[in-house]
Amino acid sequence: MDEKIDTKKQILDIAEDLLLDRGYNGFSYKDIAGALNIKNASIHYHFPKKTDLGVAIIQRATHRFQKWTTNIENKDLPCSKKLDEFCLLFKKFVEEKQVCLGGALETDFKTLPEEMQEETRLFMSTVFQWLESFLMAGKKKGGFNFPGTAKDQALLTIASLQGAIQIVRVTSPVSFDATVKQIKRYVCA
Amino acid sequence: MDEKIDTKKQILDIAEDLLLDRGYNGFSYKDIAGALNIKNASIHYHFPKKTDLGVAIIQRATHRFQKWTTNIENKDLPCSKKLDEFCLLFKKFVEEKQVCLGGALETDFKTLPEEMQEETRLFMSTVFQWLESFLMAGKKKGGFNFPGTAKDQALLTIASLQGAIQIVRVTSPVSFDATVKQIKRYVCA
DNA sequence: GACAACCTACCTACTAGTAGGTATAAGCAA
DNA sequence: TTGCTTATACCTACTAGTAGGTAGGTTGTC
Repeated sequence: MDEKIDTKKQILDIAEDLLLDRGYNGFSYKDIAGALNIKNASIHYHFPKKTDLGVAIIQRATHRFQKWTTNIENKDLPCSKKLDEFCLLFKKFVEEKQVCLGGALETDFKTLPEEMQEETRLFMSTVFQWLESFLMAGKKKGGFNFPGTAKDQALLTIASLQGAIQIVRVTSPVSFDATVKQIKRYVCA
Repeated sequence: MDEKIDTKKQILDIAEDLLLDRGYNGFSYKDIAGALNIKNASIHYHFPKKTDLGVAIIQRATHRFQKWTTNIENKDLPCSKKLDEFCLLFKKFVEEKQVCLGGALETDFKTLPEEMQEETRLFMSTVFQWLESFLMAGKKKGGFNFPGTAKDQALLTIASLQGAIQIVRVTSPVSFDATVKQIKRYVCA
C-alpha cells in the first residue's frame, strides 16, 4: 500500500528492540537516531517525549497480541498445540537473548512515567485474561489437566516463561526449552 | 565488636536496595550520597568505579546465599518446609515491590560491565546448583514427586519465582502467593 | 502557500569519574 | 611529653560526555 519509508514505524521497531535488549533506561534517542542515520531532534518530531515513544511501543504490543488471539481462536488446533504457539511468542526472543516486553517493563517499573505504568498494567492484564480463559476452556474440554484454578496456572505459566527468558542470558537457550517442557508436563493431560 | 559507623556497608546496603528497586541503570552515586548525607566523591573513595560497587553487591549476595544453604542443611526439617524457606527468600521482596537480584541483573545484563556479568553468572549458578541437588535428594527420599529431571524442575522453580516477583509490580502481592502455591502443588508429594 | 519531515544549534541537568585539599586520629621516635 | 608521619575518610571543585528536550530554519511535495 504505502511505499514510502515509514520513519515513525522504523523508530518504533528499533526502540522496541533496544527496550527488550537494554531496558527503558538503557537506551537513548541518540541510539535510535544513530541506527536510522537521522538526527536526534527528528525522533522528537515523531515522539515529542520519550514517554510518548514508550507508550506507543506498549500499545502496539497490546494490539499485536489481541490480533494474535483472534487468529489463534479461529484455528482448529488441539489445546496442547495452541499452548505451544503461546510459548512460541516467548521463544522468539531466546535466540537474540532479548527479554519479553512484560519482564523488561516490570523490572524498570518504578522508574517509568505514570502513563507507561498504566499501559504496562493493561498489556499484562490483556495477556493474563486470555491465558486464564484459554486454560479454563482447555481443562473443561479435557485437553488440559492441572490442579488449582486457571488463574493460578496462568500466573505460574507467564511467570515461568518470563523468568526463563531472562535466565537464558546467564545460561544457554536450552534452559528455556527445558522450562517449557516442564510446564507442559504439568498442564497437558 | 566494631562500634564505628561502617559507611562502606551502608553504601552497599543502599545501593543494593536501589538496584532491586530501579535496576543498575536506574540509580547513580548521587542517589546513594543523598541517602547517606555525604558527597558524591566519598562514594568513589570506597568504590572507585560503579563496576566495583556492582561486583561487591553480587559477591555479598553469593556469600549470603552460601551461608543460608549451610544453615538450612543443618536444620532438621522436612523437604517441603525447606522449600518453603527457599521461597521465603523471594517472598521478602514482595512487600516493597522489589525484584530479586538475579532478575534485576539479567534484564540489565547486556548493559553490564564484563566483571558484573561474570559475577551474575556465578551467583545464579550457585543458586541453581543448590536447588537442583536439593530437589534431587528430596525426590529420592520421597518428600518430592515431580516429573522430569531435578535440573528441569530447578529451572522452572527459579524462573517462576523470579517472574512472579516481577509480576507483583503490575498486579498485587497475592499473585506471588498463588504462584508459590501452584509450584508446591506440583513438587510436593 | 501550507504542511510534513527533516535539519542545525542550542539548553539545562545529570552521568561517572578525577585532582587535590583537609580534619582527625593513630603510631612512633627523641 | 612533644613533634613528626602516615593513613583514613571525608571534602570542594572540577572534567568530559550524555541525557531528554526546545527553538527556529530548510527542503520537498501536494
